[in-house]
Amino acid sequence: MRAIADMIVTGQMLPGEKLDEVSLAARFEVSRTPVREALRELGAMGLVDREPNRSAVVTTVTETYLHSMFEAMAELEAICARLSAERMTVDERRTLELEHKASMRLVHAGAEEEYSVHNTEFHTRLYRGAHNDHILEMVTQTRARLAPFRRAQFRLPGRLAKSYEEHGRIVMAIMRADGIAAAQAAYSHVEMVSDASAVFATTGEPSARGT
Amino acid sequence: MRAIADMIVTGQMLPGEKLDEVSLAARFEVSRTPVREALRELGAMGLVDREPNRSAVVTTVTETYLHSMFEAMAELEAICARLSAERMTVDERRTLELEHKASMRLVHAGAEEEYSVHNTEFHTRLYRGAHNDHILEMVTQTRARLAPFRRAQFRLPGRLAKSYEEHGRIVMAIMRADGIAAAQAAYSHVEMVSDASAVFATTGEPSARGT
DNA sequence: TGTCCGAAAAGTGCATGCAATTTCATCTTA
DNA sequence: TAAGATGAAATTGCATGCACTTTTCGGACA
Repeated sequence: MRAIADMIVTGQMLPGEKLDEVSLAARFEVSRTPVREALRELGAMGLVDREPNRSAVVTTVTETYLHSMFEAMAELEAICARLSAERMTVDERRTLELEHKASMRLVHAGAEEEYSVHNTEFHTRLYRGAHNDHILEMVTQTRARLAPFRRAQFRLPGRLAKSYEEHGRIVMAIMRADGIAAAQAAYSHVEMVSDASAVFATTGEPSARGT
Repeated sequence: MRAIADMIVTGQMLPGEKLDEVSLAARFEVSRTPVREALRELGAMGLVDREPNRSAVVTTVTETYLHSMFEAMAELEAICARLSAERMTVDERRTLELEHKASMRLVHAGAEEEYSVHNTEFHTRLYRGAHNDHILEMVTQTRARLAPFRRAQFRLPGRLAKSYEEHGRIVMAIMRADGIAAAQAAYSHVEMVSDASAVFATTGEPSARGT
């Protein structure tokens, strides 16, 4: 299950590609049963589309739906940032700031991979800081579905430094418990990522990439 | 699958209750396989909790998690109201207002059931008016998970009129394209529903209700 | 009497087989 | 040549069986 999800999220499977049960079963050397169950789960998560008596296909994200996900992401991150500014404990605030400052090293070194890991942690800290488990779930799931479209964002020249600067704005707002400012900073940060990712979201029509 | 989901959403299955595959299979006169797959799906949707080699159980919603869902609901509805104020077409606005005014009749008649249907439609219109499919999905799913806790909200005396009045505030803000006001009105509306529902959310410890 | 241990019962995880549906290639016909 | 019909191959949906894990219940022992 995790393995199939990863194949989709990491982009090894392209949108529109068929996921037939026997091939997957052979691939992972299990029977069809666990594969079927995994596909059901992925269907419920929105990663694959399923229709009765039809093979599951990797969900084709239309341009407009992709846009709606990025917009939703921006709204959710804004909420998390606002609530974090209002609710984070002293410990959470301190850690957020420390980790942020520590990441400056990665920016100077141009360590894209490592910064990407740090970036994920940074955002996760924001989600947790909101102290709302349901929002945490929604934002996590949305993030997972956006992952394939955001993969190479830090390859764009100057993106690392820009990201760091935007994170800084969010951190500052949270430190002074300014929810409004934190929300605004987070919203525009995601907008930037959205724009940066749009460059890579030129996957064309899914049918053209089919098996 | 739908049948099992309904049993949970309509409250025939209480939180913490075990859903063992053989019983369910016998109940619906199918084999374990489709039951298993349905349970996986419900698990992904958050309606049941699953652990390896353990029976699925109806998700126990803790007090704090329930609160987090209502808070998330308020945030989501606020977003939808704001976006609706900004984006609804003339037609959508007109329909929203007309349907709202038509529902006054139900309030005066004290038609709880009918008003409940109207209420669902009203909110759905708001979700659609935001013109964002992903937010629509999230809010729909959250609403489904809250359904068991909101069932009897209109039984509280005076709740119908209050709901109508709050809807009116949202409609007015949307008609003048005032996103901020619409968001505020929607947020406090859901807060009211949350309070009203809290009365019914006294389901006690789940283990006490087990099979 | 209470606790610990072990065996039986119950339940889940997965493999396999068969029926039903879809898909695809080939042949027919206008 | 193109469109439609037809049958075989491929694929999904579901049932069943077996291995392994968890749970339960009875008895031994302190």
